[in-house]
Amino acid sequence: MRLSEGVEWGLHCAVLVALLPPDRALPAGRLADYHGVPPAYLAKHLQALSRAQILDSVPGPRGGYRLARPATDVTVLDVVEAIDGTEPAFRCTEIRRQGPTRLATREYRVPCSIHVVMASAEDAWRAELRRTSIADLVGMVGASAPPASLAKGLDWFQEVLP
Amino acid sequence: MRLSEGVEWGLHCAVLVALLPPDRALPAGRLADYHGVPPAYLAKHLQALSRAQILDSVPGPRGGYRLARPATDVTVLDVVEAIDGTEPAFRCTEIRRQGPTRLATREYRVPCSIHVVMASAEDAWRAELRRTSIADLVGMVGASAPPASLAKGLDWFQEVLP
DNA sequence: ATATCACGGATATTAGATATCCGGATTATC
DNA sequence: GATAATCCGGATATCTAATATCCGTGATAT
Ligand code: FES
Ligand code: FES
Repeated sequence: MRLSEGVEWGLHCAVLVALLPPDRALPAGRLADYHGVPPAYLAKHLQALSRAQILDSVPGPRGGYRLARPATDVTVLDVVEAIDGTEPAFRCTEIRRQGPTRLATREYRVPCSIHVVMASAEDAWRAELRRTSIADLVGMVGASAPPASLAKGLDWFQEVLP
Repeated sequence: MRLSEGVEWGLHCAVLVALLPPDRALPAGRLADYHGVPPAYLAKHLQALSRAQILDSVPGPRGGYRLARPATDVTVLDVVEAIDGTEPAFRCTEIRRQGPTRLATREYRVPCSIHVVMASAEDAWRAELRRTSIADLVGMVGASAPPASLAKGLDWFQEVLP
């Protein structure tokens, strides 16, 4: 069971754009530079975040991406689902209805308890991801990077923002 | 993010062998018949369950698979991890160390908070799966199949057990 | 007018999941 | 002891999803 590699990228990008000066945007190319990932592929994930209304996209010079909402209103789950999708990890194929002991369809109103357990585990996973917002991540001591790196990051904004 | 299809198979097989008469075993071929899945591929998953000491394998005539431990001691998580592996779904590539603001390695003693959040969500998922045992699944009303199907299942044992 | 940027479709590449087959080892039964 | 049933693991084939790139189009600040 693996999440898309883009989830790590998307979360780090969300934290970075949350630190932007007000009303500025960061182009996809700069975000790729900053994180050392393939620009064309990162662009795809950023478009997904834009479609999910997590990021705002601004075309043209001085354009790029910025947060579409206050960082307090964007949860980690929002970002994960925007990139990885909302399909459940456990795929129930109703295997219980196969084979020699199969019954009529109406007998299967009660959901399979295996299915129920797997679904509740995924609910717990999602609940945990919903507990943390991008703002929380930015506010954490050390956040996604040591304080010294954050300082460097702010310097870097001066360099790359036209 | 998807779990192997074999997880559903493995859990249903575990429930079925938990219902076997004492000291009997069910061959892989019968388990495949019962669930309507490809025999050769199910066999692979059963071997994984055997390696994980969740099932006992008995070679020869009247052989097959049975639970290696009391059903109360086998959790859903045990089965899931035996089949799907224990690799975390979220793969942190330490992306924070890339790019223009990279610092010396010693600066990264504090773990990335994004990584921490993702890991705790997976812990919550595992904790939920650990709460339910195969015995619990068997004992649930309806279990993985309606009661009428369980009755048919017991009849079916008479047919297929030599 | 021009340069910068997002967007989405088409496409290539790679890795992993799914699936099958077979030869060798084990053991109950006759 | 011969036979048949069964598990085991390796080799291999196939299919699907993830990863990755490219390019034409449209928007917009300067
Ligand atoms: S039938 Fe799908 S999990 Fe039981
Ligand atoms: S560096 Fe991997 S999640 Fe932050």
